[in-house]
Amino acid sequence: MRSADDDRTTRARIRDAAVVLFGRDGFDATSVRAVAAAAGVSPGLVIHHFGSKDGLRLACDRYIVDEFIGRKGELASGRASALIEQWLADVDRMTPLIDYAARMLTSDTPSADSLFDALLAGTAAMIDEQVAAGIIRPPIDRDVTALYLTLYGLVPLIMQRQLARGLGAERITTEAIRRSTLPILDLYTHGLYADDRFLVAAQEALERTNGPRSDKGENDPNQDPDPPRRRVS
Amino acid sequence: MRSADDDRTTRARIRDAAVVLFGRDGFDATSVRAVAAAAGVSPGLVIHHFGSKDGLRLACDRYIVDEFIGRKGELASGRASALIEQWLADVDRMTPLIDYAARMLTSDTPSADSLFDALLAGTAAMIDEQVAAGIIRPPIDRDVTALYLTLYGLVPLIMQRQLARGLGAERITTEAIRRSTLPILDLYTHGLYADDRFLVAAQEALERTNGPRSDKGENDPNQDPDPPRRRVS
DNA sequence: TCGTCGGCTGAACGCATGGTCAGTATCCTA
DNA sequence: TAGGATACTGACCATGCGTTCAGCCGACGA
Repeated sequence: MRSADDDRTTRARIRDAAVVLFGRDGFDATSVRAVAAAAGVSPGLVIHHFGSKDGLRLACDRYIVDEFIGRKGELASGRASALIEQWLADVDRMTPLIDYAARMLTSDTPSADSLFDALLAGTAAMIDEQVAAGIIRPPIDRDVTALYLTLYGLVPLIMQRQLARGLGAERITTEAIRRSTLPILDLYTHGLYADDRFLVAAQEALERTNGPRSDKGENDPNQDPDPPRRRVS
Repeated sequence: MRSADDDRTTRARIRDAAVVLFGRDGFDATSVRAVAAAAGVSPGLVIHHFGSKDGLRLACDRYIVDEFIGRKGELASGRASALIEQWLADVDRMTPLIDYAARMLTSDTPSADSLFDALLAGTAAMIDEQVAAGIIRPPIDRDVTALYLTLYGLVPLIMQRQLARGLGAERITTEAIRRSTLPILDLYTHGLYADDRFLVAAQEALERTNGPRSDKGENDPNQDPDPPRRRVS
């Protein structure tokens, strides 16, 4: 039902309702009729405005991408996990967008790819800045580091449920974030391991299977790049 | 179509076909008819064996959970990311299971919770062992650390597509893992930051909003249940 | 040689879905 | 004020879905 002071376009209201429902229940589980009802319009009008249910999805995708990397460009230029701050600052408005984005990012669509690429580029830029500023150690492989930092930063969005459960909360709250802050910063500051034995072992293992450039290719598909985990000698 | 030397139960063949299709296309996007066709049986038989499509899903969930934490208990007792090794060792067999598990873990079902809890328990146990062995530094908050390590370990499963894309591959390959090894081990060994300024700043910020017990306004529902932490230098 | 019982088939059913369309109301322009 | 475009409705359609069911088939105990 349209509230009196709702001055959004009908199109925008439909799109917003769709974002909420797609984000909450998923695309497949949400019918055009449900979106129409939530927006207070007839099912036919949804198709009239967006051509098809897929057209509606595309419009939602574009909207989300714009919201995340368009106006809020400054957000994407920081760490991906900086999203969290914005998130908590305006929960009611952000939650549907976050939920939608989380579903989107695990959905194998071009929209997902472009959103992820934008976030990745932001993370990479942030790394460069902070390396130049002496805040971050020069990484071994900048692109791979940026990739994993982006992925790790997105974990709280995509694995919201398990993260909240693990922190003993119903959903991600300020308190949950508080409790996460120090352990994560500790990991990012001192690492996890007590010494570099694994790192050195991996380095040697990689050089062993790689160094001679013996065209290791297919001959040895099972070579293990990881260091031996057991036996700390 | 059933191959001549396929000695699995019909029930098992249906379940295996379902795991493949559910994992590849998702539960909603997979019809009972498609599962039946893939298993070489009639749609009616699927219902006959599993009661309903949801019953089939449940059977698949149970099967996956068993495969991951039942027989392969030793696997779950290592780091969650140790799955990767198994994964690459037997790609054809593991891929459908991995895909299914990845969908499952992001699906808000009790099955997802129990699988995640098992993986989490395994990670926590691993941390305890390796801390006792002096391999891992004693964590600030063991449970939270275990939680994030588990989540981070699952990233390669859940974000398979973006990870592969970021590494310039079609899918996760041995080569992609190789390229990831050192940057990740470097993060886990030396951390990301050049010094502990962020960690200290966060520590102070947390103490500032927490220590004085200042009863900020609304009887403070957000008070921190965590014990005040030891200063990390 | 029966009888029956579980595995199995495939046509059929009821239903919800995405999409169409003829028609009405509302607005904008001239 | 006329007229054309646009917003919007709701009945309708075809399709594909999950599920049902009457009945077939081969195995097996009596």
